[in-house]
Amino acid sequence: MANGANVITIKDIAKELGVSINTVSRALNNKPDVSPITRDRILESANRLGYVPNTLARSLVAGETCTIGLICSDLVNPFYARIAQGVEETARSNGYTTIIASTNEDDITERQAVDLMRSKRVDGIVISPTQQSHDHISRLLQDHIPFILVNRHVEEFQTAYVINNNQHGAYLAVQHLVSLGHKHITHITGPLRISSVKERINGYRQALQEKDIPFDPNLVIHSDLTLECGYKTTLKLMKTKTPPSAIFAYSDHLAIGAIKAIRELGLSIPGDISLAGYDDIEYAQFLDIPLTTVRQPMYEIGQRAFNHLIEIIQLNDLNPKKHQEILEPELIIRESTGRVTGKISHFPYTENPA
Amino acid sequence: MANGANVITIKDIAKELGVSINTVSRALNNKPDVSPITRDRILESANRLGYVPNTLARSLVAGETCTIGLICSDLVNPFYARIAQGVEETARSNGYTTIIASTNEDDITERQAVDLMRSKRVDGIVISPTQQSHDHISRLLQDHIPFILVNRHVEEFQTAYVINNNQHGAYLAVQHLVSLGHKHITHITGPLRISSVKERINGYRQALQEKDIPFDPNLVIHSDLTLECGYKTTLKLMKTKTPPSAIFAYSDHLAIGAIKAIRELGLSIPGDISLAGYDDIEYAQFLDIPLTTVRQPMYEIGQRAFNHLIEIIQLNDLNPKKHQEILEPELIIRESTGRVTGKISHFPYTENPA
DNA sequence: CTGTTAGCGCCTTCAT
DNA sequence: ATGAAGGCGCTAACAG
Repeated sequence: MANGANVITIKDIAKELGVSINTVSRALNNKPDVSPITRDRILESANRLGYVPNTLARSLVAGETCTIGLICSDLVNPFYARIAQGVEETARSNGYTTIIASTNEDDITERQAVDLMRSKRVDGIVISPTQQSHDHISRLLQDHIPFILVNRHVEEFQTAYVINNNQHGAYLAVQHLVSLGHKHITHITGPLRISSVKERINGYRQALQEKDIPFDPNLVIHSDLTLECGYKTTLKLMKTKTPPSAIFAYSDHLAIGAIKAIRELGLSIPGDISLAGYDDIEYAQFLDIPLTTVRQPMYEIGQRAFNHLIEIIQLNDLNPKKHQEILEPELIIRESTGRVTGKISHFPYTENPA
Repeated sequence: MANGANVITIKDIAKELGVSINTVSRALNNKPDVSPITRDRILESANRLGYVPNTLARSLVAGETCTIGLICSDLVNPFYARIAQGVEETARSNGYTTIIASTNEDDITERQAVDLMRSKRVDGIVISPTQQSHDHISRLLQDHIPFILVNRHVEEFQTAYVINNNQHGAYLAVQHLVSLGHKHITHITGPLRISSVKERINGYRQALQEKDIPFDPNLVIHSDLTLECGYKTTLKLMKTKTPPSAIFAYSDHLAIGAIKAIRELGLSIPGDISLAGYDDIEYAQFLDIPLTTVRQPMYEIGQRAFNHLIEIIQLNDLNPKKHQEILEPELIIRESTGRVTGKISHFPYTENPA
C-alpha cells in the first residue's frame, strides 16, 4: 500500500468515464438512481481496472467494520484452533471477517490485543481471557464495546459468555476413575485464577465426596497449561514415594505431556496408571494410548459465541444474562483408563484411614 | 462501533482542552512543537477518557496499514498453525498485525480471501496457494502488491517464495524405506497441480531409481490432503490383492489417517507395514506408533516468509529471485518404519521381473 | 438520473 | 508552539 502498488479508486473510474465519483459509488453499491447504461460502463471499467474497494475508507464513514476480533492463548493448540474455526467460519458466512490474536497466556499481550482490536474498530470481540487482570475487560464493559468470553468467565462482572459445564465434566471423568477402583487420583491443572480450573476442581471434589474419599489438597497440582508442563509435572509426580494410580489432567494437552513422562519412566497406561484428559481434541484418539477424555464441543462454542456476539452488536443488546450459555460436556471412555491394579501405587487413605 | 459504543476521538480531547485537534495529534504521536504542559494535559486527558486511536483513519492517510495477510488452507491443521505462528509472532515483533484466512483448499475461498486482504489494504500477503487457478496471483503481480508464497510455488510466474526441498525430503524418506528392504512402496499424496506434490513424487522416483526399483505409476495414489482421505485411501489400498509393504504419505496428517485404517484392519506397524510421513508435526511423536517422518521447519518458514515480505514491502524490492528460499528438511526415524517382513505383501516386481 | 457538498478520524503542510 | 486548511477514499444528504 505504501509502495508503488497499482491501487485504483472510484476517483480513477470516475475520471476515466467522465462521471462524478458518487455515481461510481452508487453503481458499485447497487444503489438506485443510476441509469443502466452508466452502471454497465462503470462496472466494466471497475472490472477492467481491477478495482478493489477500500474497506478502511468505507468503514470510516459507515461506522462499522464488519470485522470481529478473536483473542485466545495459542492457535497452535488444536483446542483453540478448533474454537477459532467455529468463530471464523460462522463469522464469514455472516459477512464478517475475523482478526485473530494469540496471547500465549500472557496478560500484557492480551491487553495489547484488546487495544489492537479496538484501534481497528472491530464491531465486537471474542475473548478467552487469561484472567490475570481484568481492567481491560471492565473497560470494554464501560465503553459498551460488544464482547463475549469463551471457555472462561470473569466472576467479577456480568458479561456474555459461552463455556462448558466444567464442574460436571470433571465430575464425570473422576467418577469414572473412582468407579474403576481408583482412590488415589491426582489432578494436574492450571493456575487457580482461571475459572475453568476452579470449576473442574469442584467437579473433582464432588466425585470424590460422593464416594466418601477424603479430599487431599496435595493431590491437586497447579502447573501451567502446556504440554511441556504436563510432562515435567508428571515426571516429578511419578517419582514421589506415593505416586497416584490415576491422573485426571485438566486438558488433553496436559495429558499428552503426561503420556510422554509415563512412557519415559517405562510405565504402562492403563496397566500402571490410568489417565484421563479433557477437551477431546482430534488427536486424542490417535495417541499412543487412545485417551479417555471429556469432550467439549469446541467448534460449537465458537459458533455460538459468534451468534451471541452478533446479536449483541446488531440489537445493541446490553443484557448479558441472555448471552450466558453453558454447554454440556460428554465423557468419552477410551483405553487410557482401567481398573486399579495397585502395581505401583500405595494407598495412603486405606492404610491410614482418616 | 455501530452501536452506542463510547469511542472517543482526538476531536473530543481537543474540545475538552480547548486546543486544536492537530495539537492533540502531535502530542499523541510524540512529535515536536508541543509545549510540555500542553502535551501532559493532552496525554492525561487521553488516558483518562480511554482514547484508542482509530487505525482506519490513520491508515487511510498514511497509505499503509502495518498489517499483513496470511492465506492458508486450514488453521486447525497443526502444520499450518505452526507456520501461522511463525508469521504472526515475527510480524508482531516488527510492529505488524496479521490477518489470517483459511481457504479449506478451496479456490473460490482463496480468491475471496485475496480480495478481502486487498480491500483491507494490507501491506503484503503470505499465501500458501491452492494452485487450482492463478489469475489472482498474477493480478497481485501486475498490481505490484507485495506477496510471498509458502510451501508451494507457482511455476508459471517468478514470485518470492519460501519452501522446503520437497524432492530431497521425499528422497530421504523413500531411501530409508528402501534401505529397510522395501520394494513395494505406495506413495499416498495429493492433487498433481500442487508443486510440492510433484516435487515429492520426483524424490520418490529418485530414491527408487537409485536402487533400480522400477517406478510403477499405480503406486502413486492421488487423494486429498486430509486425515479422512488418508484413512479411506489406505483402507482401500490394504484390501487390494497386492498391498504394499510400506507407505510413504505426503503428510503426517495423511499418515495419521493411514494409521487409523491400518489399526482398524488389525495390522501392525511396522510389523505388517511400514509408514513414513512428512512435516513432523508435534503430535507425530505421540502417536499410536511414533511416526518416522521428514521434518520441515514450519515455524522458520513462517518467520522467513515474513522477513522476506517486509523487505519487499519496505524496499519495494521487485526482484523476486532474491526472495526465493528453499529450506532443507531432515529425516526423523522413529518406530513406524522397520525391515520388510513380507508378511502381508506380495512382491510383484520380484515375482514378475520386468 | 446525476453532480455537489459535507464529513467519517486522522495527519501533513503551511501560516501564524 | 499552535491553528487552519486540505485531503486520504468513500458514502449520505441534498440539489439540480
